[in-house]
Amino acid sequence: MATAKFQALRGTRDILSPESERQRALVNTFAEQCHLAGYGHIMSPIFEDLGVFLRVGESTDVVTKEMYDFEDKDGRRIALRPELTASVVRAFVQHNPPNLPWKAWYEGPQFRHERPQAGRYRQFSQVGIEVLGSDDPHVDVEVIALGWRFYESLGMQQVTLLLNSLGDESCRPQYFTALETYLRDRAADLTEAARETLEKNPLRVLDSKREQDAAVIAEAPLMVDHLSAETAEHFAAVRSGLEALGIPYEISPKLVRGLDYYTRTTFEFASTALENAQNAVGGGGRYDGLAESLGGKPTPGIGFALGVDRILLACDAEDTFPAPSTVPDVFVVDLTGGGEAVVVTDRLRQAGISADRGFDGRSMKAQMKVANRAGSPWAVIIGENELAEGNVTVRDMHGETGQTLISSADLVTELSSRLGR
RNA sequence: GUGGUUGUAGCUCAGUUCGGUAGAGCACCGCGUUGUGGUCGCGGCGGUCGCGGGUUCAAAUCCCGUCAGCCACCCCA
Repeated sequence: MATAKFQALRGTRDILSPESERQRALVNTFAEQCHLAGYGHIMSPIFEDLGVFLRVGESTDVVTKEMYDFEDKDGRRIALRPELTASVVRAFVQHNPPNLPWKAWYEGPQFRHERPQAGRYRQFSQVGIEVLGSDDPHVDVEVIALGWRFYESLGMQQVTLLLNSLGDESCRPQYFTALETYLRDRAADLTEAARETLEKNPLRVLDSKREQDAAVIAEAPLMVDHLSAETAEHFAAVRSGLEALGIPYEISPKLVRGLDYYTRTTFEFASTALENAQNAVGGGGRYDGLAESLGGKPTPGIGFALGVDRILLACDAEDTFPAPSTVPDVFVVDLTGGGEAVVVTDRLRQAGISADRGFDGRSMKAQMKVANRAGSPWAVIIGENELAEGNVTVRDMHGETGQTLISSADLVTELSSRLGR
């Protein structure tokens, strides 16, 4: 191995063609669906004041352990965004848009200092949407449905929608007390790790995958059994909306999610095609208090984020959504030194016909090999004879048509018709 | 952050047990007569064995460290 002096840092990677084209196609598909549903595109900064993310939750790993934060040259505390909801809500509060609900979609890289493994990177990419200014359960349904339909449009079939309600101020405090009391009573039966979690956020104890904690968790009181009348009604409306759309879901009473700002509706999309532990391909929920905590007016909000890298892994596992073709329409073989191909490829590209060519004055045989490898259906051959007569040879690389000599002036029209355009 | 596992040509891997200065397939390049790819045949390029240090007359093979991938936990997309 030619010893490379540098390599991409741990948890980061170069995404080369055609995988990069595939990722772009995924984002385009998502953008199209958002556009159809009336969402506008938001591009927010990749770094923000650290405080924006501290509001996300003092007890979360994302904030306490995993943040890429630093002091800039002006002495300000800066963080590379570990998620986008906080950024989008910050932008909402800052610009105070007049027409509510305000609906936005986004895509881009995010950063978390975690130990990487398949489907988990330190720089990863998400697409997502946020809706601010309405707590209508129909908004919840629209948001969840948009995610669900997106997976469908990629051809994914092995996705499970997990649904839960985390309640709100009207019922959550009472539930928290009940849960905490229960867990403290049973603390002796919990692992030490779980007891530590209990001190920080009792709710998250429910999320433990440790076998020793399973018995205690199985009997724990559940939020869904403690919802206030109003919250229960909201949750029921969300469910019936999903049923009206024929979107299957599973009530998952122990679905907690990692960010403290969630209230009421929470959900997660899990791929059953992924065998590793990182099977969550998307998640989201309501965050009715977040805008206020970032200095805005009390404004309800809901959104989701879908993991681009994990979705593509799941697509691999389901053998769907392949990378788009990068095959040029035409490959130009120039035997006269290469200068004529400069002119011909330029003409073709201006006419909207994708064209690649051989370089370095290689032999015809070598250029034909490259043309074959490129996979182009048509080759244009320019030899001394053609050049002298103002002609080019068009060769069928796949079919039985063989090759024909045409006037160079007719090349664009000839190829357009052969390509069916 | 914790524990485990792996790291040899562009790619997939053999060689590591019992130390003696590197192999295969694919890919790539060239040739198989005059300007023609895909099949086939022949030839060729390519690795200081992740990196650094140690033990040894001698290390891809043993020891230590480090970097990176993978797996589980943690957490999450």
